[in-house]
Order: sequence, then structure tokens, then C-alpha cells
Amino acid sequence: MVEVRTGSTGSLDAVAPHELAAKPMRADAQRNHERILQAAEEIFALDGVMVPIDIVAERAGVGIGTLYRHFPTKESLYEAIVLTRLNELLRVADDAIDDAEAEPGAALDAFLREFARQASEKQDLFEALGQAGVDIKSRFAERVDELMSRIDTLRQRAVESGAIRSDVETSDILNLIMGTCHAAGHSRADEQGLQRLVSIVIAGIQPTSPM
Amino acid sequence: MVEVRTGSTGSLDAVAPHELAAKPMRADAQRNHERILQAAEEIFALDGVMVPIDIVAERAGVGIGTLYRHFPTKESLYEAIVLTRLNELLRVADDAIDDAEAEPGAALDAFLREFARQASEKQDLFEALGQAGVDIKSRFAERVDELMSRIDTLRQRAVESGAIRSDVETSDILNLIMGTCHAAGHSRADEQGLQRLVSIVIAGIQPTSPM
DNA sequence: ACTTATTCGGAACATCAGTTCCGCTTAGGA
DNA sequence: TCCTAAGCGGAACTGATGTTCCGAATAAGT
Repeated sequence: MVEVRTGSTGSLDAVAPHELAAKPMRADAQRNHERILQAAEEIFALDGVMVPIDIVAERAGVGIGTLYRHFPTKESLYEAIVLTRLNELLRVADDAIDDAEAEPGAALDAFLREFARQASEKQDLFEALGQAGVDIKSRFAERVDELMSRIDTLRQRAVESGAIRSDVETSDILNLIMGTCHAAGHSRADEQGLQRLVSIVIAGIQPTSPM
Repeated sequence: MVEVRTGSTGSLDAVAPHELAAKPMRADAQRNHERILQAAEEIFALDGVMVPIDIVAERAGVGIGTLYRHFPTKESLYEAIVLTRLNELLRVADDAIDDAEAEPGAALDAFLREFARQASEKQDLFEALGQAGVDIKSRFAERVDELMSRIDTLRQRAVESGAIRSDVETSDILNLIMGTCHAAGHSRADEQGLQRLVSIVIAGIQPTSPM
């Protein structure tokens, strides 16, 4: 018995789900799908993934049943949101890598700051990344690996140019930035406070300090 | 109608509860009280405060009812454990402050490393500190403030001796160390990896980097 | 306008964690 | 040894959250 899932093709179509479906969604369904995504984006960003699903439905102006029609599981909704965010980060990393003008140290610096800004702004993203290390089977693992490898590229270049020490691993950098976001999120730190912490981390990985 | 609570005097008696009670506890009760505390210490350290209370009871070899007789609330048990740990940290901080031999930079360095070790070893402690910034009404607030002021003393001395920059706030240091512990906890970092991260943070707050 | 496949909405169900209740057991004094 | 207040254990209750189900509502083709 094969279930034909009309509309959403599964749970990987974070973008324009109706445009590639065999049978186009009904107008109201399509509208609701978007509303749910937007509501989830806002709420997950602010409160993290722990928020009850009803809250999302309410904010989207939609019944719970409707939400579940579009996303068969809370996790599937979570995935849709976070994958979008990871893709955004990947784009930022790619831009940093492709920018031939920038010098390696500055490129890494700028990327890390943007990374920190996004991770601290989107609670959900932060949580996803924070647990990526543990939960290998996570649906995000692949994208996170891609992201890591981009960051590693930036790091290597920075090392070669002498901007940062060579004994610092990419995972160290990631951990420190993520940790910084965590701390900044839990105290009432603002954007400025966060960037100050990031500055300290960046200073910490530079070669100057004679140890 | 006044309820007379026999046995536990409330929920602040983290140490030797039976020794100051009006009527001494029955031998089995006293034994169970200690078992529960120890079980909670072990389990909270490993898995954090999210573990179901039944697990603690099971590990203590005690029924749920018994656990609740000794600690009227999950939170009260949590508090008992964390207060003990905070006191331990306070002692470490005091030792660092009182040690007239040590030079200020080294004293701060050593304390931060010990602090990181303990926070990353005891999941519960870490969680308590991590949220201390938010939850002002927390039962821990007072002790955390004390701890903060000790750390501030260490920091000031280090600044005066030129070991660290003067524009770094105590809360920055705390946030960075806590964040580091968080990250180290979520990846499979070992003690050594953690200390490497702490080293980076410490390097980051030193005055050397010309910025 | 009529029809029907699709979608909606939210009551109802399942699960899980914290807490209460109360009959049974037992330490420890008489 | 016997008695009883103190303590024990765990079934049952409470409330929160994820998920299912199905009758009502409706988009869109004829």
C-alpha cells in the first residue's frame, strides 16, 4: 500500500513547496503553508524549539490539525526552518571564501562575527548547531559538515597568512563562538556585548600572545 | 490549621540535616536522605537537571514517595545539590584570593581553569550558572553574586598587575568560560580539549594583542 | 449552482514528568 | 515483646505537550 503524499513532498522542501509538486496545492493550503513557516521562523528564533506547537499554530492563525497536515511532525517543521538557516549561513561562508579582495584574517573575522550574530539571533539555529556535535544522526549533519569545511577553508587561509595561530582547530573556533552565543543569550547581552565577546575569542586565536 | 513539617526543616539544609533538627531523624530516614543526595549528585552531574525524578529515586534504591518526603519538590533537591557545589567553588575562589604567594595573573588563570573543570564536570552546576543571569529570583542568586564578587577581586588584581586588559568585564570572563564549558560539553571534548579552549579565552583577555 | 476531493479545526487521545495520597512497614522507646 | 509515631513505597492524579481523527467548511472544476 503506497501512500501518495499530495502537496508537501516530504519534509526537505523548505523552499517553494508548491512549485514542484505534481498537483499544485489548493490556494488556501498554500497560504497556510507559508503562514506556518513564517510563524515558526519567528517563534523558533525567539523562544527556541521548546515552544509548544500550539503556539506556532495560533500565531499562524491556523488550527493544530492544519499544522500537522503540512508538517507531519514537530521535528519536520523544525528541520524545515533550520535547514533554511543553515543554507543562509553556507551562502555567507561561500561569499567570504569567494571574495578574492579580502585578506584571510579579515575574512575569517567578518565571517565569525556574522556567524555569531545569526546564531544568537535565531535560538533554534543555535540549538541545532549546539547539538550537532552529539547527535550525529541529525538531519542537519550533512549541512553542518559542509559548513565546517567552509570554515576550515577560511581558517587555513588565515593560518597561512599568519593571522591566527596554527594550533587552533576549526572545532575549537566553532565551539568558542557557539559558547559565546550561548552565554550572551542567557545573560541579557545585546548585540554590542556579543561582539565584544567575539572580539576576545578572536584575540585569543591570534599568534601575538607569546604564551 | 498549621502543618508541622517533621523531619526536613524545609529545603535549605544541604548539609547535615539531621544534626540541627529538633528531633533527630530515624536511622533509616537519615540513611535514605544521604543516599538520595548522593544519587542526585551523581545523576545531575552526568545528565543535568532534566532527568526524571524517578531515575534518582531508583538509583538511590528508594521509592518516589520517600524521595518526596525528604525533598518536597524536585527543585528543592536540585537546590540542595547546586548550593553545595557553589559553596565548593566559593572555597576555591577564596583560596585563590588568600594565597599571598601567587601572582595575580596566575591566580586568575588557575581559578578559571578549576572553575571550568567543575562546571563542565557537573552538568547541573553549569545549568544553574548558565541561567543565573536570567532568573534573578533564583535561589542561587545570592551565592552566585558572592562568587562573582570574588572573581571580580581576582580580575582587578590581574588588571593592576598588567596580566589582563582593563576593558574586560567580569561578566565577560564568566560568560566566555561558561560558554566554553557548554560547547565542550556538547561536543565530545575531553578534559584536555576543554583546557585548550580555556587557554584561548585566557589568551584573549591578555593585553598583548595590539588590536 | 452543484459537486466533490481537499483542506480545516479542534476535541480527544497518548505519553511523560511532577506530585499527592494512603495503606503498609518498621525503628526504637516503654 | 509490644506499641506507635515516623517513615516507606508506589499506584494514582495533574498538567503539559505531541499527535490523531473525523465531521465541517471550502476551493475549484463542470
